[in-house]
Amino acid sequence: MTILYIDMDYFYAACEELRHPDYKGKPFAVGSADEANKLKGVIQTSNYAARKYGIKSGMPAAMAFKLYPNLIYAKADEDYYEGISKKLMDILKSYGFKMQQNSIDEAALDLKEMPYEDAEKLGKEIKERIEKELMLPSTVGISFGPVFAKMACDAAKPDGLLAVDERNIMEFLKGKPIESIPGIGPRARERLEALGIKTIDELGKANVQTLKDSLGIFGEELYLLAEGVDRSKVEEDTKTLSISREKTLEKAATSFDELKDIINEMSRQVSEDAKAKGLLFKSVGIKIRYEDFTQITRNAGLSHYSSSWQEVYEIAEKLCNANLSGKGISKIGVRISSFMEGSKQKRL
DNA sequence: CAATCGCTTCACT
DNA sequence: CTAACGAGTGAAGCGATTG
Repeated sequence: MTILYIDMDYFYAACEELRHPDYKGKPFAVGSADEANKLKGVIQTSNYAARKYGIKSGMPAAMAFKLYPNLIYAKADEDYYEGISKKLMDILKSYGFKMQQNSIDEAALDLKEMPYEDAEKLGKEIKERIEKELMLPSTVGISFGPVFAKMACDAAKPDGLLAVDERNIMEFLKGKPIESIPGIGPRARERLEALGIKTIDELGKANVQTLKDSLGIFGEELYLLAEGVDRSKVEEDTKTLSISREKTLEKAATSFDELKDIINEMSRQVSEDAKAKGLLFKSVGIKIRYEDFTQITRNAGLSHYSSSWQEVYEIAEKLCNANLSGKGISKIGVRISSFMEGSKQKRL
């Protein structure tokens, strides 16, 4: 099995550089909050000029501005990136291989038994096409499994191409920190460190049962990866499981009245997204974060599949009203799920 | 007892 | 180097419920 993994370099920031060429080369970051509240949000992506100063994804924007006060900032414009993503995916699909899109800017192609030499040639070709047609940089990883292909891709960033085959996988994994394995975030890392595991080599020497006890089935998967075994597969039709919108409020709310405009808007947005994807939903939920940062989610199933935003709004209202404790609400979210494929509808 | 539901946790960007 | 910080989106995991 030969898997080609492609991931765009600093995607959101690169998209912004397309329409703001003057940002290029200067420290620049895309964040979650709008310009006026930029210090309250987090950094979603930064360009490499900003990374030199230690500014990276997930970092609080306030920290980023401390590191580099003249940082150029823009709020994430998901619709714009989505449009570029669609063109990217069309390019990738055009080769006719089984493909799994993993995020707005990442996908894996199953090249079956293609020899690595040919895969590398194809990878270069794809990179060049993206560069030419979208004017964006990307990185390609090639390996015998999707996880290793992604890791090769990560290691080759930016603007790189790296192939790792069965013969050099152990060498490739050696000494790498555990969080370089996709799916290991702060929590899993903490748990592994509690077992004295910091690197992939150490993971490979660990006791499988201990890993299972700490991380469940994922623990076993990790052990195999550390041994150079990648059992994952490219799955073409990954279905949407939920669509949501959430927003941190300017000032905490204590009554539904203060929430109704934003819930109205989010109800329209999620049902519009569902419509665009040709999905009918059978479940509506809300998320509330109170001022003390505790968070709850509440869900209500419908008796039928729906596409109506009014229905989303009505149920969200009910769920909200049932959860107005005295505490102020600092974030509110709306979500729909339990989808069924309906008729696809285009909207203008 | 498996499928589904509701909710929380986690990993990204 | 790590932790703290703290927005938005979506999937995974898990215990409870139900047919």
